[in-house]
Amino acid sequence: MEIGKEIKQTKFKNEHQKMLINILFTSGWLGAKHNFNLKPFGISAQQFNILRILRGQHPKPATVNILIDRMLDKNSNASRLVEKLRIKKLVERAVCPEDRRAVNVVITKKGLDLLDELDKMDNTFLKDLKNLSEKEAATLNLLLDKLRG
Amino acid sequence: MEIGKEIKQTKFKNEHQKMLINILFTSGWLGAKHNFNLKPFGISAQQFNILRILRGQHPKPATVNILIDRMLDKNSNASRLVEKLRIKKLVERAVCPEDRRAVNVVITKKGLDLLDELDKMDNTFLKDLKNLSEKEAATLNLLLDKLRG
DNA sequence: ATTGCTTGTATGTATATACATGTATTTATG
DNA sequence: CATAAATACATGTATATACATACAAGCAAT
Repeated sequence: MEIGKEIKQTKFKNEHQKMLINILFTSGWLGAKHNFNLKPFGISAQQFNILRILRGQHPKPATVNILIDRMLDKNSNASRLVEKLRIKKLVERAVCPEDRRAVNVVITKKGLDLLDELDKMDNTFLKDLKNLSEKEAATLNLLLDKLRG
Repeated sequence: MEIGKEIKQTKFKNEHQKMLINILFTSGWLGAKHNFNLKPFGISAQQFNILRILRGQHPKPATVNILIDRMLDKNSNASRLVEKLRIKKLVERAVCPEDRRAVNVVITKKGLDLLDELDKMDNTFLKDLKNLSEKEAATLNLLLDKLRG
């Protein structure tokens, strides 16, 4: 649905202003879907993000710094998120022996199993996005990349 | 910059998965810029959103319900946001005489003046998005609209 | 008018986020 | 080597958000 109808705003200054609102709105829309899907599994989108980064590294550990660097939302508090995940036994933490300021974080078996389950959900989630063809999705990706410069 | 490099994730299952991450990431990027611009004016993005809706209605009042309906982030707590704005004297509230459950919210002169100032800022903000041409922005808008179905 | 249902808004609470500051460790510099 | 600066992370605090619940006003049927 056209963004103007969606938020009942009839006129925009130009396509760029409309685009700004469109991206923010669409992201909120997607984010809500995302959180809804994750809810039954007891983790937030940011926690999910961290688990995926850790799986990408597995079995190598990642420091908190690496996590911040790769997270979608840089402003999230990686320390606290890791602690939440640790309480749920989805990750383990250990002071890095080479640099005792740093903390090595590793995903656990339980964490990997959770991601496996979520991968199945992910497929049904992505199916929701099939209003766009593979080609259109690729175009959208190019435009977003270009937008960010 | 390509989203993969941005978050150091080398492989994606397909363009749709990449797109999902790309939209969420780009939105976070834009949202941060947006908040940063609003910061000096002492209002949040959601509060700004409400003020703009009210300006669109001006001088007609909007009920809280209308605000929720038109807001970008439906989950925000419109009641509380309105109260924050009222404390700053940017809006006024009055129980609706026709339906005493409802609350009429109107933007004040001070609120309108603030928006005027922000409009100038907005131009410089939009300039940041000029990596895309008007035509590309229009394509992006079409794709996002189509994505949401 | 009474009852029960819906609607519009407010509030309580738990969690999340943003930002500043604190603390330990390492690295750099004289 | 001593000290200052930088780094990695943790924590305090204020604010924001999500969701459930509460509550008053209106509505509909009897």
